[in-house]
Amino acid sequence: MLRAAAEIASLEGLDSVTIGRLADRLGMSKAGVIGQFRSKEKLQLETVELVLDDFRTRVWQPVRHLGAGLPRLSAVCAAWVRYAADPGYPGGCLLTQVTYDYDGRTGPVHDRIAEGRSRWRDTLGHDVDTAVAAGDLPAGTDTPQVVYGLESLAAGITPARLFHGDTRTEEWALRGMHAVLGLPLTD
Amino acid sequence: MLRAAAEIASLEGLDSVTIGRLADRLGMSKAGVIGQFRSKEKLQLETVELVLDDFRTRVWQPVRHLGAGLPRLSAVCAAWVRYAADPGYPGGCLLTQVTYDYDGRTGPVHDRIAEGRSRWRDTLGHDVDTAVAAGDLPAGTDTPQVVYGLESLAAGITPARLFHGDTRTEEWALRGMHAVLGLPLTD
DNA sequence: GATTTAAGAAGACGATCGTTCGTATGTCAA
DNA sequence: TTGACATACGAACGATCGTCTTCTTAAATC
Repeated sequence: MLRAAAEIASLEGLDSVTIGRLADRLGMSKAGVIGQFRSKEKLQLETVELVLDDFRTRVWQPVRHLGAGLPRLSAVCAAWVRYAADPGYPGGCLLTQVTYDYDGRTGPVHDRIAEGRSRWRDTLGHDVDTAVAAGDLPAGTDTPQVVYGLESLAAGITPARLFHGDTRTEEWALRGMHAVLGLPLTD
Repeated sequence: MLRAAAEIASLEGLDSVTIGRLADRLGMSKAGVIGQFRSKEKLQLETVELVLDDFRTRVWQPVRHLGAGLPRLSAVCAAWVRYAADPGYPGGCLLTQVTYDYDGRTGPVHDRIAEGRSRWRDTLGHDVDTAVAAGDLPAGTDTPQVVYGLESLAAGITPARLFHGDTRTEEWALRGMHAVLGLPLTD
């Protein structure tokens, strides 16, 4: 059910996830749909929750066991761009979608996305700091700037793929991330 | 009139630019609004046209007289991030907004944005190639990858500012661009 | 087996959507 | 002065929006 909502949202935005459309798609009545969520806003919030869980499962979970610092940071970046390039939603990465869709709005959906982003920034920043302390990243590294670079380069994948059919976005994003991190291009 | 449409769109997305809301905001009737555009899709297309013009005027126009290559490219990046950080719309850069809003859709609006993006990519790529030929950028520079990096780092400004209140986004984006270009951090 | 509980269907509500019609008010050209 | 033309109005249309109430049905609990 939330899966269907996420598919519609990835293609046309979270606003287009309508009670009626969702009911039609699932062969249910509108009352049956809204009965599960109580309101459209709750449906939107649960959809955001789904995609945040999905992101954690596919990007963070596989690498969290690695040691903090550059090893885990590199693995995170690889998993991240792979996820963004093949998110499992028909309309591209839904997390990117809702991020840019709700950045200018107010309300619970905006706030939930902001919170998820902040936590992700902290996670990344922690590994950056650890890598700097370990000498794996340059001493003068500006952590917020690097984190900004990583998230921007990951978010660029979806429009590049959908507007221009780019197939090398994973490589482009990853090389950009290496540059932003101040790492030599070893590969 | 289109200005009002752009303001609503920057805050809540191009879909939320409703004939009725636009009419209310302008103190007009719905028929008066739609009479100028014939359909909502034309209204959306003209809004996209407005923001593309705006982008050209504020980002490209001031630097186009400069010599091709790195000098102009650097100036473009500076104007670009300044525009993204202060676009003149209440809900952040409208070009970024519609880009991520319509990347997963089909239809004339999607196609118009894709065309605008492609032309901008060509413009950037041309200056990158010229800079490489002049020896101002590394010989092995991968032009599409660099262009991808520039556009991603520019697009990251809006969510960073609106979600987290970041005030150093211009600096972050610009430094990231330098890194992606393979330039030393001279400033 | 009787009773409670939850899920979903059916239908209606007021609101708003995009669009079309007919009409009134201009503004220019002939 | 008259006609053509554009602009914007009020009103209405069918459709869809989110939400609510009522009813049926099935599962779970005692």
